[in-house]
Amino acid sequence: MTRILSDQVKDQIGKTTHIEGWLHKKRLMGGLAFINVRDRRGLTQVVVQDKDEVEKLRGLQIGTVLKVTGKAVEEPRAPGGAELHDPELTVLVPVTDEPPIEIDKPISHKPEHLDTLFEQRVIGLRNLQEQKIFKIRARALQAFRNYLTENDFVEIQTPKLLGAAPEGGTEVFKLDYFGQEATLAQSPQLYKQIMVGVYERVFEIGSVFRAEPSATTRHMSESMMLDIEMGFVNDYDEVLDFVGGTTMHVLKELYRVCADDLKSLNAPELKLPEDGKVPRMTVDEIHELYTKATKTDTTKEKDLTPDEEKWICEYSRKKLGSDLIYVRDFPLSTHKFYQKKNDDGKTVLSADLLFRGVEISTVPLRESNYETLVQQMKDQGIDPADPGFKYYLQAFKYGLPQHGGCGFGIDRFVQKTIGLNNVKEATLFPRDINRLTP
RNA sequence: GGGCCCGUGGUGUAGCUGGCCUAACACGCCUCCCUGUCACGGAGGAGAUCGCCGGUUCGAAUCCGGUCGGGCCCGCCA
Repeated sequence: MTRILSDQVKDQIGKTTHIEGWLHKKRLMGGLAFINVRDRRGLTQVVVQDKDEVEKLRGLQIGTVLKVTGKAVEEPRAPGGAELHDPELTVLVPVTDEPPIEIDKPISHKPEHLDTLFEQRVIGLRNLQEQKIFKIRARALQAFRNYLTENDFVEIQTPKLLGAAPEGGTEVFKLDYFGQEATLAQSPQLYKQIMVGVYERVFEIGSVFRAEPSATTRHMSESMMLDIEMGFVNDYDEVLDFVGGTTMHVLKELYRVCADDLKSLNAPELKLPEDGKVPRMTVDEIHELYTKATKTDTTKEKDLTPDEEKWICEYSRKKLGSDLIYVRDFPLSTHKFYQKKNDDGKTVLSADLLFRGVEISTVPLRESNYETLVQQMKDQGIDPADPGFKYYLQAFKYGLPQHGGCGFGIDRFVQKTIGLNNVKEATLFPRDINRLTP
């Protein structure tokens, strides 16, 4: 007799069958007991009448691993319309310690409870609501992979252990590498550009490490990025169109495939532009609108303030019917050496993709001309001969077409898709300035 | 790094203008009762020196200082 899963009980009516899983809940009512057994598909209700069988559970806690052999019975009063009767219970792994938190009802995600949420993550993730979050995350990654692969992108993996950070680098984690200093990659930026010279179109899903001491609801020291890079693009807009189109495709897919889970997690209704094009506004336009609307002058800010990001997203949802909006044409003061400058000499050809209040992606066109790139490095105090850059530059010296792409924050994307308050809630085992375990 | 806030059984809270606190309530746990529960119900019980250190006071969960831990916002953010 092979093991069946919780959602198959209803297909076994009248037959004796067996399930295996974790004791999820017990309700003892004298001569009758109901227990719920959890497996990878969900819960099965088991009705136990035999006192000796009920007695087997004495002293055993939620989490006990059980095998239950019983008769599948159609029962409208049971969740799912079917349940197991006259069971024989076998305790596969007894659990006698009381769980540190209760998992049979939704776990609090209030900010003041997040520490408990993460401290008890090992057990808490068994909660059905928590499971939904990470199933949605898995679906999102699957949807990105499928879409990009269908569009002729090759998935790559680049090293996360890098040499010492060159001058001009930002905060990185340093570690000992057989006696020399190494750093953890805070972006696959240079490698994915190199790989454009090989496959034209590449993407990578992987961890990045940031050592900035940020303590906010949108930062972690380790996060999951989707990096996309595509060669032979005609212009900036082509890159924006592709990344915007990919994001909309994945969102639609998620809202279709995970409709029930998103609903039960109270995810916001999805609003995407009817013409299939993510709306675009310049940084200056947003500063002006925001300053006018809130009487707070931001026209001297180079980037959008966090409050502006929230504000323009609300504006976009209400006025433009879109949960996604591009903020484009950043001032030169934000320029990174590998980004292409606009011909007007005032802005950078880079846009931020905002989603429900936060930046989820930066989408620039790259500088692909070797001489210009070397000059831009020098302008920013970077030595092109540094080992950290010399190999990168080879890709340009030996032919790299005009290209662009994005770094796309998966954690934030999942967070905002579901409507969670903190990016860490969308991460299995978050890492931040105060947390390195579990 | 700056500002503001929080810290009470396993979990979530009340108490916190000092003494009725010998610390209360809900969930969970243990014992007993209960044959259709699904936040089951009922009776009883165990479990906290109130983050830690020091101070003020006749007296501190409560006031003060320090310290540790946590949260939120800002800054930072290839």
